[in-house]
Amino acid sequence: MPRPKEVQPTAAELEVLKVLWDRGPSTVRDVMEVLNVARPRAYTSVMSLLNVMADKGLLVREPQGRAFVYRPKTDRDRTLSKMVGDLLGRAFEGQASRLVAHLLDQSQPTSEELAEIRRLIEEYQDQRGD
Amino acid sequence: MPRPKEVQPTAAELEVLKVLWDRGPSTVRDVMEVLNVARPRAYTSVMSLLNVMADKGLLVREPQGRAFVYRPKTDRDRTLSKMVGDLLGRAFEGQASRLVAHLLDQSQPTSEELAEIRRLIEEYQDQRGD
DNA sequence: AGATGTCAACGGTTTAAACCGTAGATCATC
DNA sequence: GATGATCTACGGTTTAAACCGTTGACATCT
Repeated sequence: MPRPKEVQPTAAELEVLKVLWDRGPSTVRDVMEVLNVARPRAYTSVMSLLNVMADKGLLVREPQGRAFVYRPKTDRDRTLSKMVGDLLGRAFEGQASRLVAHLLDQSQPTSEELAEIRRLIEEYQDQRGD
Repeated sequence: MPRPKEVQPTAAELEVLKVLWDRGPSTVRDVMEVLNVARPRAYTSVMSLLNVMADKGLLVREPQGRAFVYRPKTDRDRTLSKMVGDLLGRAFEGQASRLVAHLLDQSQPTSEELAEIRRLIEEYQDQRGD
């Protein structure tokens, strides 16, 4: 069996998605210009990436004028949640608390971050009626 | 440029690491037997995987009797923290609270899980003198 | 000693990912 | 109508990942 198809967006794909989430529907050139701030790539490289992503169903491709515009099939929140869920399942057997333990250990959150995290948890708990 | 070397352990590699963390130093056959409960693989497939991981520095390989035993170079906690840190950086620009928001959304934790999460945060906060 | 089994070594296959160059169509402008 | 710019389409390269078969060394059992 060969290398398995990547379930989650790869690093390069995630960068593309971020651009499209931030900017809205964009052409190859639009995306290329943003990506090239971090690291230069050829126009055709970005085009290939976008087309592969469209083939996979990550993006929707539609003609506009004489170019194509690409937009994410799935919104940011849903995509990021899936990525977190994937890590949670693969590495932590679904136990959220274990993930949080490593998150605290790793990210060394500021007091403000910590307060925000606590707020989120309370919010979630309230809203759930817990 | 070709596909970049995976920084974090791949899905298959993580399964191997879990076996070794659970069982301690093991031979190819040991690992194969555990992995094959979930899904059958040939002996040589597992051997290749282990040797590639050893070449990458994920595992240490040492002779024992006439076989080799393999053990993880890095312990479970450090490895999982790095994986969380990687996702945090790649997808959330380092903001832990955003990751937590998606974790709650995705994992639908039980009351017990939630309580445990709160406990971890308090513990972290106390220990930090916050 | 001969048969059996286990293991490492080696080489090989297939597919996905990431990247790029060139050719040809199309459009605006001079 | 020629020039130049822009974009798609097509084909190709390189590397990593995941997997497997075969061979030969060596040990064990009979």
